[in-house]
Amino acid sequence: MTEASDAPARYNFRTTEPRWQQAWEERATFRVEDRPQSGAAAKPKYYVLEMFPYPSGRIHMGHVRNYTLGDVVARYKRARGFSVLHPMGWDAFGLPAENAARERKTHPARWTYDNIATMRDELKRMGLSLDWSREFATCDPDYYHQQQRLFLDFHKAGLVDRRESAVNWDPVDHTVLANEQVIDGRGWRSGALVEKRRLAQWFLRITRYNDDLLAALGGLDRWPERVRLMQTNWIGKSEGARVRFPLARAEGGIEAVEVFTTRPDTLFGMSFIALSPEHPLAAAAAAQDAAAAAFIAECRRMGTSEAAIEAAEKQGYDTGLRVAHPLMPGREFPVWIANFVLMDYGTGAIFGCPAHDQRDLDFARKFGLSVTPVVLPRGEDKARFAIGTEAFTEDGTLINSDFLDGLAVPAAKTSVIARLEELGAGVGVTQWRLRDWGISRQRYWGCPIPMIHCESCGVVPVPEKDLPVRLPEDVTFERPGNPLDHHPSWKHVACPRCAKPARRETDTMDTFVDSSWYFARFCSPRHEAAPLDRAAVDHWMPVDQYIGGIEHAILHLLYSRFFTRAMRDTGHLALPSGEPFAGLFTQGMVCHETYKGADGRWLYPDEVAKGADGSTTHAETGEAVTVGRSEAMSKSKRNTVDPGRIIAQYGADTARWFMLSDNPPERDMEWTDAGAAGAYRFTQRLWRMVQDALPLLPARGAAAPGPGSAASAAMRHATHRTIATVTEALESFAFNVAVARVYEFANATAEGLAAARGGDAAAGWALREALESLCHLVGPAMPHLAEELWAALAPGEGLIAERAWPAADAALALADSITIAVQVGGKLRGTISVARGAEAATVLAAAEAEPNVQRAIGGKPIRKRIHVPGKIVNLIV
RNA sequence: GGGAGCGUGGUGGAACCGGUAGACACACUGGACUUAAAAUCCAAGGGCGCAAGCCGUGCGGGUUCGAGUCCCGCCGCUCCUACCA
Repeated sequence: MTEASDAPARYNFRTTEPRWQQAWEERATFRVEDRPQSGAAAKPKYYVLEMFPYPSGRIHMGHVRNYTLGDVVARYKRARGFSVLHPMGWDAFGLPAENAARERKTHPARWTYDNIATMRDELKRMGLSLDWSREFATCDPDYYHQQQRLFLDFHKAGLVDRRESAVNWDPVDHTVLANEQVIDGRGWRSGALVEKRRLAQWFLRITRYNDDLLAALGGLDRWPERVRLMQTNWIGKSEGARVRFPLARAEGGIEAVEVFTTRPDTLFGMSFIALSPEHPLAAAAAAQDAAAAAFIAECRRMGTSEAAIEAAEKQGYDTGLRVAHPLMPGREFPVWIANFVLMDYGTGAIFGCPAHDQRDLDFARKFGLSVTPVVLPRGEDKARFAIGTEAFTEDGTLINSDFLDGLAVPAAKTSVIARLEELGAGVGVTQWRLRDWGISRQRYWGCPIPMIHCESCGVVPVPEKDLPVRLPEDVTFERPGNPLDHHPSWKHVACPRCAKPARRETDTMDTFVDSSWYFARFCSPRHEAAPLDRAAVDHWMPVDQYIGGIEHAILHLLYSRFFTRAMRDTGHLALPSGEPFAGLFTQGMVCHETYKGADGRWLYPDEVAKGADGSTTHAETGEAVTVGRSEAMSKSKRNTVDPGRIIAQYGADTARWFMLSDNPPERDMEWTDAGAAGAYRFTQRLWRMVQDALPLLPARGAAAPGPGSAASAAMRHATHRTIATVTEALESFAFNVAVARVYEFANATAEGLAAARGGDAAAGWALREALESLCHLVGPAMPHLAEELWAALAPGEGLIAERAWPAADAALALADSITIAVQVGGKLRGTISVARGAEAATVLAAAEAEPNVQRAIGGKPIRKRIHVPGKIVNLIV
């Protein structure tokens, strides 16, 4: 045992963590240049980015997890010799600031920048390897100035459109919502039922990139499969035909109905036409028919209610109108109005072929409409084939279909489209689900759209010299609606073209615009001449590793993919792939148990006391508490844990270590206080181990003493094997596995320490190598502790954050002897230890000699010997 | 309805390309140290069995010398999405 020293017996993170944070800052360790460097500074680039936070007030555990994961990647890649860009900023426009303004009478800017200051402090306490010199907020005039420039460039390139359209109007927030922001008919923020209104709106023409946005998903091999799938579905490409059915008799001036179908091959199996209740022809019919009008009114009433959609009862009304069939002269079919036909997909009308579409079949059976099979399943007899309650939707052979008879479905599609085009009755088309992106928001706290409306000149862009269009500061939030519109003077300007009085656009941009290019701006955040500095953005983009929540799988990521294409096509960057994020990782949520008091109120974890007997009670009142399942931390369920408190109690390294240790990062994790306490004990253990080892270690860089010992060989083997396995785990995002390997290594190091204490000089030498390696291996996860230990082991040798990752010696990483499992008849009967690379005969002999194996063989003859070198022996008797 | 993911000890989870299932951690238990507690250290632990052994990765089959891993058929849970023609 070493003598009791004066050194403090415990690691003090409270003084240590700020000290190293200061050291990194003073040395600008994480600073990188905008433009590529030459000479010694020229390293390969690596851009790590986590989704930037909305400055809501305080950071939460989701942020801690997100930024810990990113920081591990950033620090690891830096150690691997990359020049790492790792910036941070604020997604700072948005409605909550206006709500706060209304509730607390603070200006949105004041509220936002105060929150940013608080959250910046909290993030800095986490010890993240960020280049803070690049920080910006999207509400900075410098940023939205550049965004207005981009908008005008997009406008010039024909990527911006203003048109009247039916919009989703949120009656609570008094704003328009994108389709993506309407969830189950309700506003994504307010939860209010969304109304349809017609308004002039600004659109970004994302649909121009339909094909590329879809096709390029195939090349994103470092994206999660399910995100690509979600985007594929969202873009929603379907190929088919538009077919025109002339009405037997015009109604309200309408002479024909056009439908979109993906199954033009089944046209000969037609039974009816179904119109959306919102279809113009439905309205025309209703004008003549009170019952039709009543049916439409009923659909509209049902339409919005979620329960009705869930019930999904198919309703229809026969208008009495008839259409002719372009391919079947003389035949006529009824025109129905049906509640399940959507006006905003395809043409708002369908043709029904019940035999080969389940929904059409349900409808036909309910209303007694004809069912004619036109596709015969393979191996079926035409005479006997009939449709019961199940439609046949697969490939087969066409029947009852004139010139299509005998063809398979794909060939029939091609053939029928050709015929329709010949007759002028239809045309082959590709239909997309994706719409243009409506970005107009009737809000104050967003980027002003730099346009001016003039009575005589129409819509005029704000000239470059007048940018930025700044938000006025003197606004009030008393009235509902848009404060920019209420402002007494802001919107009144002279027309840039004719100088007559004109009116500013008072809409601001959807905040998703702000986050669609921030990652590119980070490459040259202070560039003033243009939104992006080409030399910088072409060097750093794309983002090599993007990390964030799955909740942005569609909107943010799709909009960003559109923006990089639009920026490329307007000359702002090169980016041949068009893809902003080469690698994407979506982390799971942070969960916690939920607690309910006797009165049914949710309780914070702090309010709950757990007894030694497993009982759960209220910490103050002692009343019984019901423990609910673990769910994602949320304010409403009060199952939140404040990261600030955890960091104050245990330190940032502990919080970071626990975040990584418990489960795979893509899965939801459970935050437990016991787990955090366990991580804290480990930080103390590592520190203590180094303190205990210091007096036993040879000088740094000393040559290995003479012949090794068994203990030193074991120690060195553990060191090099751990370097190899931790490296591998970090490369594959298996951070929990990396943590487990470090724990194993710590256990092995404790044995090395015991040997060194026993006077084994070789073990002492190996122990130094082990501890120095350990500093590197835990560095990405526990950067402060790593620096502290490194400074103790190698005083005056700089920062671990600036040193290269250790290399594993492959020969040492392999063990000299290996344990082989011996099975008899496939059942494990014993293990033997053999030298690595031993001859098969030697191994088999040893296996058969093992006593337990002998007993299992029981003298029976061995029929077959299976030997997998280095793994297993299986003897069949 | 459609799609994706997941089912392994008390808990979170390991397990390369089919080769010793349960690494590592948390919790619990016993012991040491202490006046005591905390901290720390040591030890044991999938289930059944005194033991040899048997059974064990949601359930049922299959392939294989050998299956958590591959194939077929079910069950359960979670998330996403939805009258998309």
